[in-house]
Amino acid sequence: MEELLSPLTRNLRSHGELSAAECARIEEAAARSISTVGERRDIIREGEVPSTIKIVLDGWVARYKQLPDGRRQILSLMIPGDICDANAFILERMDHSLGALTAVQFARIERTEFEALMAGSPAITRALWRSELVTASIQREWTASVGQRQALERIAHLFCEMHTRMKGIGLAPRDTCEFPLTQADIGEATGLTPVHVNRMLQALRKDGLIELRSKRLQVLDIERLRERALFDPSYLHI
Amino acid sequence: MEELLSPLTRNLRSHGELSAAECARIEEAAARSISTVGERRDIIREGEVPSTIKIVLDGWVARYKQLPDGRRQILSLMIPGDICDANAFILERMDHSLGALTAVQFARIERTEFEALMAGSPAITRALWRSELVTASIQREWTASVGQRQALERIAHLFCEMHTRMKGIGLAPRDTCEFPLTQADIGEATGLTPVHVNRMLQALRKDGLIELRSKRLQVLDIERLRERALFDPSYLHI
DNA sequence: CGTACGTTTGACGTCCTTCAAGTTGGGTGG
DNA sequence: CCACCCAACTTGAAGGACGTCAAACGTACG
Repeated sequence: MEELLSPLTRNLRSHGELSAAECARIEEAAARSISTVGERRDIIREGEVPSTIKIVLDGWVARYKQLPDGRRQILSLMIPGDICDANAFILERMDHSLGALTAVQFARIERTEFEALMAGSPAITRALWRSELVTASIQREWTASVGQRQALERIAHLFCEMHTRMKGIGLAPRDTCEFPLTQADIGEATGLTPVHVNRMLQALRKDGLIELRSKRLQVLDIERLRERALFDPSYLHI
Repeated sequence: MEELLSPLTRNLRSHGELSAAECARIEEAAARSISTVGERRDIIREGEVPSTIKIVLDGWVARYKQLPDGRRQILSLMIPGDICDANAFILERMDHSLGALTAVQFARIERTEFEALMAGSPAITRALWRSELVTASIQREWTASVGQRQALERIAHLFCEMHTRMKGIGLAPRDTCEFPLTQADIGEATGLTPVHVNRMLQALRKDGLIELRSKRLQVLDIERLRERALFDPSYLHI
Protein backbone atom coordinates (compact mmCIF):
# COMPACT_ATOMS: atom_id res chain seq x y z
CA MET A 1 0.00 0.00 0.00
CA GLU A 2 3.00 2.27 0.35
CA GLU A 3 2.72 3.07 -3.32
CA LEU A 4 -0.40 5.04 -2.58
CA LEU A 5 1.40 7.59 -0.43
CA SER A 6 2.33 10.78 -2.19
CA PRO A 7 6.06 11.28 -2.69
CA LEU A 8 5.93 14.23 -0.32
CA THR A 9 4.45 12.34 2.60
CA ARG A 10 6.78 9.51 1.87
CA ASN A 11 9.75 11.82 2.02
CA LEU A 12 8.71 13.60 5.19
CA ARG A 13 7.77 10.36 6.90
CA SER A 14 11.31 9.17 6.28
CA HIS A 15 12.42 12.27 8.15
CA GLY A 16 10.51 11.60 11.33
CA GLU A 17 7.40 10.15 12.83
CA LEU A 18 4.44 12.12 11.55
CA SER A 19 0.88 11.36 12.53
CA ALA A 20 -1.75 10.84 9.88
CA ALA A 21 -3.24 14.20 10.81
CA GLU A 22 0.09 15.96 10.37
CA CYS A 23 0.62 14.36 6.98
CA ALA A 24 -2.85 15.42 5.98
CA ARG A 25 -2.15 19.02 6.94
CA ILE A 26 0.96 19.10 4.80
CA GLU A 27 -0.70 17.41 1.87
CA GLU A 28 -3.53 19.88 2.11
CA ALA A 29 -1.19 22.86 2.15
CA ALA A 30 0.68 21.46 -0.82
CA ALA A 31 -2.46 20.65 -2.76
CA ARG A 32 -3.69 24.22 -2.49
CA SER A 33 -1.49 25.57 -5.23
CA ILE A 34 -0.01 23.22 -7.76
CA SER A 35 1.95 24.43 -10.78
CA THR A 36 3.52 22.85 -13.81
CA VAL A 37 6.51 23.86 -15.89
CA GLY A 38 7.64 22.43 -19.17
CA GLU A 39 10.82 20.52 -19.79
CA ARG A 40 13.95 22.69 -19.74
CA ARG A 41 12.19 25.73 -18.32
CA ASP A 42 13.38 27.62 -15.26
CA ILE A 43 11.25 27.63 -12.14
CA ILE A 44 13.10 30.51 -10.51
CA ARG A 45 16.34 32.31 -11.31
CA GLU A 46 19.30 33.54 -9.33
CA GLY A 47 18.65 37.05 -8.03
CA GLU A 48 14.88 36.71 -7.91
CA VAL A 49 12.93 37.03 -4.68
CA PRO A 50 11.05 33.83 -3.88
CA SER A 51 7.57 34.22 -2.47
CA THR A 52 6.76 30.56 -1.92
CA ILE A 53 8.62 27.39 -1.13
CA LYS A 54 8.41 24.71 -3.75
CA ILE A 55 8.00 20.98 -3.41
CA VAL A 56 8.60 18.67 -6.33
CA LEU A 57 5.63 16.38 -6.91
CA ASP A 58 6.59 14.92 -10.26
CA GLY A 59 9.65 15.13 -12.48
CA TRP A 60 13.28 16.14 -11.94
CA VAL A 61 14.58 19.59 -11.04
CA ALA A 62 18.19 20.80 -11.18
CA ARG A 63 19.61 23.40 -8.86
CA TYR A 64 22.32 25.26 -10.74
CA LYS A 65 24.53 28.27 -10.76
CA GLN A 66 26.32 30.19 -13.48
CA LEU A 67 29.69 31.85 -13.24
CA PRO A 68 29.88 35.38 -14.62
CA ASP A 69 31.46 34.01 -17.80
CA GLY A 70 28.72 31.48 -18.44
CA ARG A 71 30.17 28.25 -17.14
CA ARG A 72 27.35 26.36 -15.50
CA GLN A 73 27.38 23.98 -12.54
CA ILE A 74 24.49 21.77 -11.56
CA LEU A 75 24.57 21.76 -7.76
CA SER A 76 22.02 19.12 -6.94
CA LEU A 77 19.11 17.21 -8.35
CA MET A 78 15.65 17.13 -6.88
CA ILE A 79 13.16 14.36 -7.39
CA PRO A 80 9.55 13.87 -6.28
CA GLY A 81 9.04 14.63 -2.60
CA ASP A 82 12.02 16.96 -2.33
CA ILE A 83 11.56 20.39 -0.82
CA CYS A 84 13.44 22.86 -2.94
CA ASP A 85 14.34 25.52 -0.43
CA ALA A 86 12.63 25.43 2.92
CA ASN A 87 12.64 28.94 4.32
CA ALA A 88 14.15 30.33 1.14
CA PHE A 89 12.46 33.65 1.82
CA ILE A 90 14.60 34.19 4.90
CA LEU A 91 17.50 34.95 2.55
CA GLU A 92 15.44 37.29 0.34
CA ARG A 93 17.26 36.67 -2.93
CA MET A 94 17.94 33.37 -4.64
CA ASP A 95 21.66 32.68 -4.91
CA HIS A 96 21.05 29.99 -7.52
CA SER A 97 18.45 28.92 -10.05
CA LEU A 98 16.04 26.03 -10.28
CA GLY A 99 15.45 24.50 -13.68
CA ALA A 100 13.13 21.71 -14.74
CA LEU A 101 14.89 18.84 -16.45
CA THR A 102 11.62 17.18 -17.35
CA ALA A 103 8.09 18.43 -17.32
CA VAL A 104 7.61 19.12 -13.63
CA GLN A 105 4.66 19.36 -11.32
CA PHE A 106 5.30 21.13 -8.06
CA ALA A 107 3.45 22.55 -5.07
CA ARG A 108 3.91 26.11 -3.91
CA ILE A 109 3.41 26.93 -0.27
CA GLU A 110 3.05 30.52 0.87
CA ARG A 111 5.37 31.85 3.48
CA THR A 112 2.66 32.43 6.08
CA GLU A 113 1.24 29.01 5.54
CA PHE A 114 4.66 27.42 5.75
CA GLU A 115 5.39 29.21 9.00
CA ALA A 116 2.01 28.19 10.38
CA LEU A 117 2.81 24.57 9.60
CA MET A 118 6.04 24.78 11.53
CA ALA A 119 4.54 26.70 14.41
CA GLY A 120 1.68 24.26 14.68
CA SER A 121 3.65 21.05 15.05
CA PRO A 122 7.06 20.29 16.52
CA ALA A 123 7.08 17.01 14.59
CA ILE A 124 6.64 18.83 11.29
CA THR A 125 9.31 21.36 12.21
CA ARG A 126 11.65 18.54 13.02
CA ALA A 127 10.90 16.71 9.79
CA LEU A 128 11.57 19.88 7.80
CA TRP A 129 14.84 20.49 9.64
CA ARG A 130 15.86 16.94 8.98
CA SER A 131 15.06 17.23 5.33
CA GLU A 132 17.14 20.41 5.17
CA LEU A 133 20.06 18.77 6.96
CA VAL A 134 20.05 15.82 4.58
CA THR A 135 20.06 18.23 1.65
CA ALA A 136 23.10 19.92 3.18
CA SER A 137 24.80 16.57 3.66
CA ILE A 138 24.25 15.70 0.01
CA GLN A 139 25.69 19.03 -1.01
CA ARG A 140 28.81 18.31 1.02
CA GLU A 141 29.18 14.94 -0.64
CA TRP A 142 28.98 16.63 -4.03
CA THR A 143 31.73 19.03 -3.04
CA ALA A 144 33.89 16.11 -1.94
CA SER A 145 33.03 14.19 -5.08
CA VAL A 146 33.95 16.93 -7.52
CA GLY A 147 37.06 17.73 -5.49
CA GLN A 148 38.46 14.26 -4.98
CA ARG A 149 36.93 11.66 -7.25
CA GLN A 150 38.18 10.94 -10.75
CA ALA A 151 35.88 11.38 -13.73
CA LEU A 152 34.69 7.78 -13.82
CA GLU A 153 34.18 7.63 -10.08
CA ARG A 154 32.25 10.88 -10.11
CA ILE A 155 29.81 9.73 -12.76
CA ALA A 156 29.40 6.35 -11.11
CA HIS A 157 28.76 8.12 -7.82
CA LEU A 158 26.05 10.25 -9.37
CA PHE A 159 24.34 7.11 -10.64
CA CYS A 160 24.62 5.44 -7.25
CA GLU A 161 23.10 8.41 -5.48
CA MET A 162 20.20 8.91 -7.82
CA HIS A 163 19.50 5.20 -8.01
CA THR A 164 19.43 4.97 -4.24
CA ARG A 165 17.24 8.03 -3.83
CA MET A 166 14.82 6.94 -6.53
CA LYS A 167 14.62 3.53 -4.94
CA GLY A 168 13.86 5.23 -1.63
CA ILE A 169 10.71 6.76 -3.06
CA GLY A 170 9.72 3.64 -4.91
CA LEU A 171 10.69 4.86 -8.36
CA ALA A 172 13.39 2.33 -9.19
CA PRO A 173 11.75 -1.03 -9.66
CA ARG A 174 14.13 -3.70 -10.92
CA ASP A 175 17.02 -1.26 -10.45
CA THR A 176 15.76 0.79 -13.36
CA CYS A 177 14.79 4.41 -13.09
CA GLU A 178 14.23 7.54 -15.03
CA PHE A 179 17.43 9.52 -15.59
CA PRO A 180 16.58 12.56 -17.67
CA LEU A 181 20.06 14.13 -17.89
CA THR A 182 21.80 14.45 -21.22
CA GLN A 183 25.52 13.76 -21.31
CA ALA A 184 26.04 17.51 -21.32
CA ASP A 185 23.95 17.74 -18.13
CA ILE A 186 25.98 15.00 -16.50
CA GLY A 187 29.02 17.05 -17.42
CA GLU A 188 27.62 20.12 -15.73
CA ALA A 189 26.79 18.12 -12.63
CA THR A 190 30.24 16.57 -12.38
CA GLY A 191 32.45 19.34 -13.71
CA LEU A 192 33.43 17.45 -16.86
CA THR A 193 33.08 18.06 -20.58
CA PRO A 194 30.38 16.21 -22.52
CA VAL A 195 33.04 14.47 -24.58
CA HIS A 196 34.75 13.06 -21.56
CA VAL A 197 31.44 12.05 -19.99
CA ASN A 198 30.72 10.11 -23.14
CA ARG A 199 33.96 8.17 -22.90
CA MET A 200 33.48 7.37 -19.24
CA LEU A 201 29.95 6.16 -19.90
CA GLN A 202 31.28 3.81 -22.51
CA ALA A 203 33.72 2.44 -19.98
CA LEU A 204 30.92 1.88 -17.45
CA ARG A 205 28.83 0.16 -20.08
CA LYS A 206 31.66 -2.03 -21.29
CA ASP A 207 32.27 -3.14 -17.70
CA GLY A 208 28.66 -4.23 -17.48
CA LEU A 209 27.84 -1.83 -14.66
CA ILE A 210 25.02 0.19 -16.16
CA GLU A 211 22.86 0.79 -19.14
CA LEU A 212 21.73 4.27 -20.05
CA ARG A 213 19.46 4.82 -23.02
CA SER A 214 16.70 7.24 -23.84
CA LYS A 215 16.75 8.83 -20.40
CA ARG A 216 16.46 5.60 -18.47
CA LEU A 217 19.16 4.22 -16.21
CA GLN A 218 19.51 0.57 -15.41
CA VAL A 219 21.99 -0.46 -12.79
CA LEU A 220 23.29 -3.88 -13.75
CA ASP A 221 25.71 -4.54 -10.93
CA ILE A 222 25.17 -2.37 -7.88
CA GLU A 223 27.95 -3.87 -5.85
CA ARG A 224 30.64 -3.23 -8.40
CA LEU A 225 29.22 0.15 -9.33
CA ARG A 226 29.41 1.22 -5.69
CA GLU A 227 32.98 0.05 -5.50
CA ARG A 228 34.01 1.96 -8.59
CA ALA A 229 32.24 5.05 -7.22
CA LEU A 230 33.58 4.75 -3.67
CA PHE A 231 29.94 5.12 -2.74
CA ASP A 232 28.96 4.98 0.91
CA PRO A 233 25.24 5.75 1.28
CA SER A 234 25.44 6.90 4.88
CA TYR A 235 25.50 10.55 3.83
CA LEU A 236 21.94 10.12 2.60
CA HIS A 237 20.83 9.35 6.17
CA ILE A 238 18.13 6.90 5.18
CA MET B 1 32.06 49.76 20.44
CA GLU B 2 31.21 46.95 18.05
CA GLU B 3 34.57 45.43 18.79
CA LEU B 4 33.33 44.57 22.23
CA LEU B 5 30.63 42.25 20.95
CA SER B 6 31.50 38.61 21.00
CA PRO B 7 31.92 37.03 17.57
CA LEU B 8 28.85 34.91 18.23
CA THR B 9 26.50 37.79 18.92
CA ARG B 10 27.98 39.62 16.03
CA ASN B 11 27.30 36.73 13.73
CA LEU B 12 23.74 36.12 14.88
CA ARG B 13 22.94 39.82 14.82
CA SER B 14 23.93 39.83 11.18
CA HIS B 15 21.33 37.11 10.70
CA GLY B 16 18.42 39.06 12.11
CA GLU B 17 17.30 41.61 14.61
CA LEU B 18 17.93 40.25 18.05
CA SER B 19 17.10 42.15 21.21
CA ALA B 20 19.74 42.66 23.85
CA ALA B 21 17.92 40.17 26.03
CA GLU B 22 17.95 37.54 23.32
CA CYS B 23 21.64 38.03 22.72
CA ALA B 24 22.25 37.72 26.42
CA ARG B 25 20.40 34.42 26.55
CA ILE B 26 22.49 32.98 23.77
CA GLU B 27 25.74 34.26 25.21
CA GLU B 28 24.79 32.78 28.54
CA ALA B 29 24.02 29.39 27.03
CA ALA B 30 27.29 29.45 25.14
CA ALA B 31 29.31 30.55 28.15
CA ARG B 32 28.07 27.62 30.20
CA SER B 33 30.41 25.10 28.67
CA ILE B 34 33.52 26.26 26.88
CA SER B 35 36.14 23.85 25.57
CA THR B 36 39.50 24.14 23.92
CA VAL B 37 41.30 21.88 21.49
CA GLY B 38 44.88 22.08 20.33
CA GLU B 39 46.02 22.86 16.83
CA ARG B 40 45.45 20.02 14.36
CA ARG B 41 43.24 18.01 16.69
CA ASP B 42 39.82 16.71 15.75
CA ILE B 43 36.75 18.05 17.51
CA ILE B 44 34.48 15.29 16.31
CA ARG B 45 34.81 12.55 13.74
CA GLU B 46 32.64 11.11 11.01
CA GLY B 47 30.45 8.37 12.41
CA GLU B 48 30.35 9.70 15.94
CA VAL B 49 27.11 10.73 17.61
CA PRO B 50 27.16 14.41 18.55
CA SER B 51 25.63 15.34 21.87
CA THR B 52 26.06 19.10 21.67
CA ILE B 53 26.17 21.76 19.02
CA LYS B 54 29.41 23.64 18.76
CA ILE B 55 30.07 27.30 18.18
CA VAL B 56 33.51 28.56 17.29
CA LEU B 57 34.63 31.34 19.62
CA ASP B 58 38.26 31.59 18.64
CA GLY B 59 40.40 30.01 15.92
CA TRP B 60 39.66 28.26 12.65
CA VAL B 61 37.90 24.91 12.19
CA ALA B 62 37.80 22.79 9.04
CA ARG B 63 34.90 20.57 8.12
CA TYR B 64 36.26 17.63 6.14
CA LYS B 65 35.53 14.24 4.77
CA GLN B 66 37.66 11.29 3.76
CA LEU B 67 37.04 8.91 0.92
CA PRO B 68 37.42 5.20 1.75
CA ASP B 69 40.89 5.27 0.16
CA GLY B 70 42.12 8.18 2.24
CA ARG B 71 41.77 11.15 -0.10
CA ARG B 72 40.65 14.07 1.99
CA GLN B 73 38.43 17.01 1.09
CA ILE B 74 38.01 20.10 3.22
CA LEU B 75 34.36 21.05 2.81
CA SER B 76 34.24 24.39 4.54
CA LEU B 77 36.04 26.60 6.98
CA MET B 78 34.58 27.96 10.17
CA ILE B 79 35.76 31.09 11.91
CA PRO B 80 34.75 32.78 15.16
CA GLY B 81 31.00 33.14 15.51
CA ASP B 82 30.18 30.24 13.21
CA ILE B 83 27.79 27.57 14.40
CA CYS B 84 29.22 24.23 13.40
CA ASP B 85 26.10 22.13 12.99
CA ALA B 86 22.87 23.52 14.30
CA ASN B 87 20.59 20.60 15.05
CA ALA B 88 23.31 18.10 14.22
CA PHE B 89 21.73 15.64 16.64
CA ILE B 90 18.66 15.35 14.42
CA LEU B 91 20.78 13.28 12.04
CA GLU B 92 22.25 11.10 14.80
CA ARG B 93 25.60 10.35 13.17
CA MET B 94 28.14 12.81 11.85
CA ASP B 95 28.65 12.40 8.12
CA HIS B 96 31.87 14.41 8.26
CA SER B 97 34.55 15.46 10.72
CA LEU B 98 35.50 18.73 12.34
CA GLY B 99 39.18 19.45 12.82
CA ALA B 100 40.88 22.40 14.47
CA LEU B 101 43.32 24.17 12.17
CA THR B 102 44.58 26.37 14.99
CA ALA B 103 44.16 26.15 18.72
CA VAL B 104 40.41 26.56 19.02
CA GLN B 105 38.05 27.72 21.71
CA PHE B 106 34.44 26.72 21.26
CA ALA B 107 31.15 26.65 23.12
CA ARG B 108 29.09 23.50 23.48
CA ILE B 109 25.35 23.78 23.84
CA GLU B 110 23.30 20.82 24.97
CA ARG B 111 20.49 19.62 22.85
CA THR B 112 17.77 20.44 25.37
CA GLU B 113 19.17 23.87 25.93
CA PHE B 114 19.44 24.50 22.22
CA GLU B 115 15.85 23.45 21.68
CA ALA B 116 14.73 25.64 24.55
CA LEU B 117 16.46 28.62 22.94
CA MET B 118 14.60 28.05 19.70
CA ALA B 119 11.29 27.37 21.37
CA GLY B 120 11.62 30.49 23.49
CA SER B 121 12.15 33.04 20.75
CA PRO B 122 11.03 33.20 17.14
CA ALA B 123 13.76 35.76 16.45
CA ILE B 124 16.44 33.36 17.64
CA THR B 125 14.94 30.52 15.62
CA ARG B 126 14.96 32.73 12.59
CA ALA B 127 18.54 33.82 13.13
CA LEU B 128 19.62 30.20 13.47
CA TRP B 129 17.76 29.21 10.31
CA ARG B 130 19.36 32.09 8.49
CA SER B 131 22.78 31.10 9.66
CA GLU B 132 22.13 27.55 8.47
CA LEU B 133 20.90 28.77 5.10
CA VAL B 134 23.98 30.90 4.58
CA THR B 135 26.16 27.91 5.42
CA ALA B 136 24.29 25.92 2.79
CA SER B 137 24.76 28.70 0.26
CA ILE B 138 28.50 28.74 0.90
CA GLN B 139 28.63 24.98 0.43
CA ARG B 140 26.93 25.33 -2.93
CA GLU B 141 29.43 27.95 -3.98
CA TRP B 142 32.25 25.57 -3.07
CA THR B 143 30.71 22.85 -5.20
CA ALA B 144 30.46 25.27 -8.11
CA SER B 145 33.98 26.48 -7.49
CA VAL B 146 35.60 23.07 -7.48
CA GLY B 147 33.50 22.01 -10.45
CA GLN B 148 33.96 25.00 -12.72
CA ARG B 149 36.83 27.25 -11.71
CA GLN B 150 40.41 26.72 -12.77
CA ALA B 151 43.12 26.17 -10.19
CA LEU B 152 44.13 29.80 -9.92
CA GLU B 153 40.56 31.03 -9.81
CA ARG B 154 39.69 28.51 -7.13
CA ILE B 155 42.49 29.56 -4.83
CA ALA B 156 41.80 33.23 -5.44
CA HIS B 157 38.15 32.60 -4.67
CA LEU B 158 39.02 30.95 -1.38
CA PHE B 159 41.05 34.00 -0.43
CA CYS B 160 38.24 36.34 -1.41
CA GLU B 161 35.72 34.43 0.64
CA MET B 162 37.78 34.16 3.78
CA HIS B 163 38.93 37.74 3.53
CA THR B 164 35.35 38.93 3.19
CA ARG B 165 34.10 36.78 6.05
CA MET B 166 36.95 37.75 8.34
CA LYS B 167 36.31 41.38 7.54
CA GLY B 168 32.68 40.83 8.39
CA ILE B 169 33.57 39.90 11.94
CA GLY B 170 36.16 42.62 12.28
CA LEU B 171 39.18 40.36 11.97
CA ALA B 172 40.71 41.76 8.79
CA PRO B 173 42.04 45.22 9.57
CA ARG B 174 44.00 46.74 6.68
CA ASP B 175 42.95 43.80 4.49
CA THR B 176 45.18 41.50 6.47
CA CYS B 177 43.94 38.48 8.31
CA GLU B 178 44.96 35.22 9.82
CA PHE B 179 45.04 32.38 7.29
CA PRO B 180 46.20 29.26 9.06
CA LEU B 181 46.08 26.80 6.15
CA THR B 182 49.23 25.20 4.84
CA GLN B 183 49.58 24.84 1.09
CA ALA B 184 48.61 21.20 1.54
CA ASP B 185 45.42 22.34 3.32
CA ILE B 186 44.62 24.74 0.51
CA GLY B 187 45.02 21.80 -1.81
CA GLU B 188 42.55 19.74 0.18
CA ALA B 189 40.07 22.60 0.19
CA THR B 190 40.31 23.17 -3.56
CA GLY B 191 40.90 19.66 -4.87
CA LEU B 192 44.46 20.37 -6.00
CA THR B 193 47.88 18.96 -5.21
CA PRO B 194 50.18 20.90 -2.88
CA VAL B 195 52.69 21.31 -5.70
CA HIS B 196 50.20 22.96 -7.98
CA VAL B 197 48.89 25.14 -5.16
CA ASN B 198 52.42 26.35 -4.67
CA ARG B 199 52.79 27.35 -8.30
CA MET B 200 49.46 29.13 -8.38
CA LEU B 201 50.35 31.04 -5.21
CA GLN B 202 53.52 32.22 -6.86
CA ALA B 203 51.49 33.48 -9.78
CA LEU B 204 49.14 35.38 -7.47
CA ARG B 205 52.10 36.87 -5.65
CA LYS B 206 53.88 37.84 -8.82
CA ASP B 207 50.74 39.60 -10.01
CA GLY B 208 50.75 41.65 -6.83
CA LEU B 209 47.38 40.36 -5.71
CA ILE B 210 48.22 38.85 -2.34
CA GLU B 211 50.89 38.13 0.16
CA LEU B 212 50.82 34.97 2.22
CA ARG B 213 53.49 34.31 4.79
CA SER B 214 53.58 32.59 8.15
CA LYS B 215 49.83 31.99 8.20
CA ARG B 216 48.85 35.55 7.49
CA LEU B 217 47.09 36.67 4.34
CA GLN B 218 47.29 40.17 2.99
CA VAL B 219 45.08 41.14 0.11
CA LEU B 220 46.97 43.73 -1.92
CA ASP B 221 44.46 44.39 -4.67
CA ILE B 222 40.93 43.29 -3.87
CA GLU B 223 39.42 44.44 -7.11
CA ARG B 224 41.77 42.50 -9.31
CA LEU B 225 41.75 39.49 -6.99
CA ARG B 226 37.97 39.36 -7.23
CA GLU B 227 38.15 39.53 -10.99
CA ARG B 228 40.63 36.70 -11.22
CA ALA B 229 38.46 34.66 -8.85
CA LEU B 230 35.15 35.49 -10.54
CA PHE B 231 34.08 36.36 -7.01
CA ASP B 232 30.58 37.67 -6.42
CA PRO B 233 29.94 38.05 -2.69
CA SER B 234 26.18 37.83 -2.91
CA TYR B 235 26.22 34.15 -1.97
CA LEU B 236 27.44 35.19 1.48
CA HIS B 237 24.18 37.11 2.03
CA ILE B 238 25.75 39.85 4.10
C1' DC C 1 11.42 12.87 -44.93
C1' DG C 2 14.15 16.29 -43.28
C1' DT C 3 15.91 18.71 -39.40
C1' DA C 4 17.77 19.40 -34.91
C1' DC C 5 19.58 17.71 -30.92
C1' DG C 6 22.13 14.32 -28.62
C1' DT C 7 25.82 11.05 -29.04
C1' DT C 8 30.09 9.16 -30.79
C1' DT C 9 34.83 9.24 -32.68
C1' DG C 10 39.67 10.83 -33.53
C1' DA C 11 43.58 13.78 -33.16
C1' DC C 12 45.85 16.91 -30.55
C1' DG C 13 46.73 20.23 -26.74
C1' DT C 14 47.01 21.63 -21.85
C1' DC C 15 46.21 21.82 -17.10
C1' DC C 16 47.33 19.55 -13.41
C1' DT C 17 49.66 15.51 -11.24
C1' DT C 18 53.47 12.69 -9.95
C1' DC C 19 57.94 11.86 -8.48
C1' DA C 20 62.06 13.23 -6.65
C1' DA C 21 65.22 16.43 -4.97
C1' DG C 22 66.36 20.50 -2.77
C1' DT C 23 65.67 24.79 0.22
C1' DT C 24 63.70 27.61 3.75
C1' DG C 25 62.22 28.79 8.22
C1' DG C 26 60.05 28.44 12.75
C1' DG C 27 60.47 25.96 17.04
C1' DT C 28 63.16 23.35 20.51
C1' DG C 29 66.80 21.74 23.35
C1' DG C 30 71.42 21.93 24.69
C1' DC D 1 71.72 32.03 21.94
C1' DC D 2 73.02 29.08 18.64
C1' DA D 3 72.57 24.61 16.42
C1' DC D 4 69.70 21.38 15.02
C1' DC D 5 65.44 19.38 13.14
C1' DC D 6 61.27 18.77 11.01
C1' DA D 7 57.57 20.46 8.63
C1' DA D 8 56.46 23.40 5.10
C1' DC D 9 57.73 25.28 0.95
C1' DT D 10 60.04 25.30 -3.66
C1' DT D 11 61.84 23.61 -8.10
C1' DG D 12 62.30 20.72 -12.32
C1' DA D 13 61.16 17.16 -15.47
C1' DA D 14 58.02 13.91 -17.25
C1' DG D 15 53.51 11.76 -17.57
C1' DG D 16 48.48 11.32 -17.52
C1' DA D 17 43.73 12.74 -17.09
C1' DC D 18 40.82 15.55 -19.10
C1' DG D 19 39.82 19.42 -22.45
C1' DT D 20 39.31 21.25 -27.19
C1' DC D 21 38.17 21.13 -31.86
C1' DA D 22 35.94 19.26 -35.66
C1' DA D 23 33.34 16.09 -38.00
C1' DA D 24 30.18 12.19 -38.50
C1' DC D 25 26.57 9.44 -36.86
C1' DG D 26 22.07 8.18 -34.69
C1' DT D 27 17.51 9.11 -33.51
C1' DA D 28 13.27 11.43 -32.12
C1' DC D 29 10.00 14.62 -33.68
C1' DG D 30 7.53 17.82 -36.61
